[in-house]
Amino acid sequence: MLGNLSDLDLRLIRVFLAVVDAGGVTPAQVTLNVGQSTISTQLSSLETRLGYRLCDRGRSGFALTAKGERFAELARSLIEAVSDFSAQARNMDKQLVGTLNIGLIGHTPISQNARISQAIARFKKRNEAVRFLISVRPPGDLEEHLLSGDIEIAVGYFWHRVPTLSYTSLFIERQVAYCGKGHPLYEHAGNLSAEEVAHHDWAWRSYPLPEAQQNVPDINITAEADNMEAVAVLILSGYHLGYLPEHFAAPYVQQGLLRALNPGRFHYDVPFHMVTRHKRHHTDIMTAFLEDLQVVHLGETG
Amino acid sequence: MLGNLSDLDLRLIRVFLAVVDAGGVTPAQVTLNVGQSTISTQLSSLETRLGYRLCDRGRSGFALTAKGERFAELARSLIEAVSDFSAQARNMDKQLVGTLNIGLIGHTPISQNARISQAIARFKKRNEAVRFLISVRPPGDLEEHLLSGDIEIAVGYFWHRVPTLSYTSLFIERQVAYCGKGHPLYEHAGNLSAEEVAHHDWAWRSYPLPEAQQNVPDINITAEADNMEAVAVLILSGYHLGYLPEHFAAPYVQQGLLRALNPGRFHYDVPFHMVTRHKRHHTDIMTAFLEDLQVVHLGETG
DNA sequence: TCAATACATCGATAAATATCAATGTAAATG
DNA sequence: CATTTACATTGATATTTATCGATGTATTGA
Repeated sequence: MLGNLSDLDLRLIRVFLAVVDAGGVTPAQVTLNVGQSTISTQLSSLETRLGYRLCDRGRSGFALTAKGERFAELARSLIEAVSDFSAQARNMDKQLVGTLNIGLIGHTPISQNARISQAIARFKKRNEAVRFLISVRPPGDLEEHLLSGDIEIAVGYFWHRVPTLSYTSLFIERQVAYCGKGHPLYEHAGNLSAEEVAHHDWAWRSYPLPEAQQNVPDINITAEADNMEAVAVLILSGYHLGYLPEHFAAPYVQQGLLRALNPGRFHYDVPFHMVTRHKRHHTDIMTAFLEDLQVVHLGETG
Repeated sequence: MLGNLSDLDLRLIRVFLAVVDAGGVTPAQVTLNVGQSTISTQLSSLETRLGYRLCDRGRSGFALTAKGERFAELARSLIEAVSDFSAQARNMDKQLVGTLNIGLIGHTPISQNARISQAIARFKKRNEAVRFLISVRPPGDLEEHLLSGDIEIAVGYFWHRVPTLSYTSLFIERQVAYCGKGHPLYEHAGNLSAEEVAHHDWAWRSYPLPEAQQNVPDINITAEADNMEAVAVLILSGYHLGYLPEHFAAPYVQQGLLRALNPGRFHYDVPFHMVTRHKRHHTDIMTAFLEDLQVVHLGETG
C-alpha cells in the first residue's frame, strides 16, 4: 500500500477478514454474497498492494501466514476504530455540540450555586458534547455581554430591565440590616425600633433598589457603595448601618463582628433572575440547559 | 451514514479536512488539485451522508459549525489511526513476523545461557514482530521435538547424531572428576594418580559419552545415572567418584562438599551444539536468529 | 491414474465514481 | 443599483470498480 489507506483498501481488508472468519474463500461466498472468483481476485489484489502473502489457500486447505495473522490483528483494530468513528459521527446528528457561556454575579448563595451545578450535571447526563464556559461579572457587565452574545445565560440580581433581554425569576435573596461591633447600637441590637435607628448613619447602594424602596422606612444615608463588599466594610467600621444578604453576613455574625438590628423589622427580599436574549436567539443547547435549570428549581420547591 | 463507514467516506473526510486547513473551498483547490465545483459537490455529499452541516461557506466567508469542529477533531484522530495502520502494514513486508521455538537442556552454564539471551536481545533490535517460546527438556526429547517441528532450534549436549538434523558446535563444557567429603580419597584429592583412583567405585552416565571414552582411563563403574544431578548425588554420598561439569560442581567445591581428584589429569570436554532441521526447513526467522547467535559467539572468541 | 476439491485467471459487461465547464445563487461592497 | 466574490448545481464524459461465468491449476485421496 503506497501512501495513505484508500477506500478501496478498506473494502479489501473487510473481504480478507471475512475470509479469515469463514475459514476460506469458498465459505466466505455466503458471508460476502459474491462469487469465489471475485473474492480470489480481491484477496490477490490486497496481497499485491501489501507486498506479502496473507494466507495459503487451495486444495491443501486454508491457513494464515505468520504475517497474515499479524495483519488480521491490526486490521481488526482498525475496523473497530473506524466503527467507533462512524458511531460518533452519526450520533452527532442528534447530539448537541458546542459551548454554553454562562455568566454569574459574585457571592451568590452556596445553595444556589449548587443548583447551577446540579443543572450542569443533569445536562451532562444527556451525553451531549457541550463545553461550559462560566464567568463571574457585575450585573451591568453581564447584561452587556448578553447583548453582544458573548454570554448566553446570566444568573443574578438585576435592578432594571433591558427591553431586549428576557428575565425569569429563579430564587429570592433576603437582605437584613446589620450594625458593626463598635457601633453604639451593637449592645441593644436584635429588637430595635425605627425611631432608634433613624438618625444613625446608613450606607446604601449607589444603584436603584426598587425592592428596598418599598420596604425600608426613611433613613439617613451618609455613604454609598456599588457592591456588597463595600457595604460590608462600611458596616464593619462600626460607624454605619446597612443591609447585607443573610448568607453573606452569617460568618461575621458568628464571629460577633456584626449583629442584625431587628431581622423581623429591617429586611427586604430581592429576586435573582436567569437572563437571556429573547427566544429567537436561543440555540438548541440553551433551550436544553434552560429546561434542566427549571427542573432543578422546581424539584426543590416541589 | 448508514452502517459502517463505507467506501468514498474516507476520501470525502480527507477533502473536508483539506478545506478546513485551507480555510475555504476556493483555496483548497490548490491543495486538492481539483476544481471548486468538485470540492463543493464532495462536501455536500459528505454533509448529506452525515445529516448535518459541517461548515458555513459562501460570500460571507468560511466558518465551521459547532458540529463541524467536533467532527474535524474526530476525523483527524481517525486519519491518524489509519496512517499508523498503513505504516505498520507496510513495514510488515520487510519484517519478520511469527514465533521462534527454542529448546534448551537444563543446567547450561550461566555464561552460555547469557549468550542465548544476548542473541535474543540482538534479534529484538531488528524490530521484528517475533515471539520467543523457550522450553527446557532432556536431549532426547529435544531431538524428538526438532523432528516434529515443535522446536526449531535446540541448544545442548547431544551424544549422537540424527541424520536429518544439523549440528553446529557452539561451546565446550569441561567435565572434571570429583569425590565427596566422606570419601577415603577426599583428604588427598587434588593430585591423585590413575592407580590411586582406579579400584574405587565410579558413577557413570547411562548413555554413551564418546568424548569421555577417549580421554578417561579404565575405571570401575558400579553405578549409572542418566542425568547430572543423579551423578552428583552419588558422588556427594562419599561412596562414588564421578565426572561433573565444572560450573555445576563449583558451589559444592566452595562449600567443601566436593573436591576435584586431579583436574589436570581427570577431565574431558564435551561440545554443546545448536541443532536444527536441515536448511530447507529454515524459516526467515530462524535464519536471522541463527545469524545473531553466531555473531554473539564469535564476538566472545574474537 | 483419475476424480474431486479449492482456488486462480481472464474477458466481457454493467455500474459507480470523479471531474470539468457552464451557469445559477447569495452575500458583500462601492 | 451594479459588480465582485465564493460557492452550488447541472449535464456530459472519461475512468475506475465490481462482478459474473468459463476455464485453468495445484493438491489430495481413493
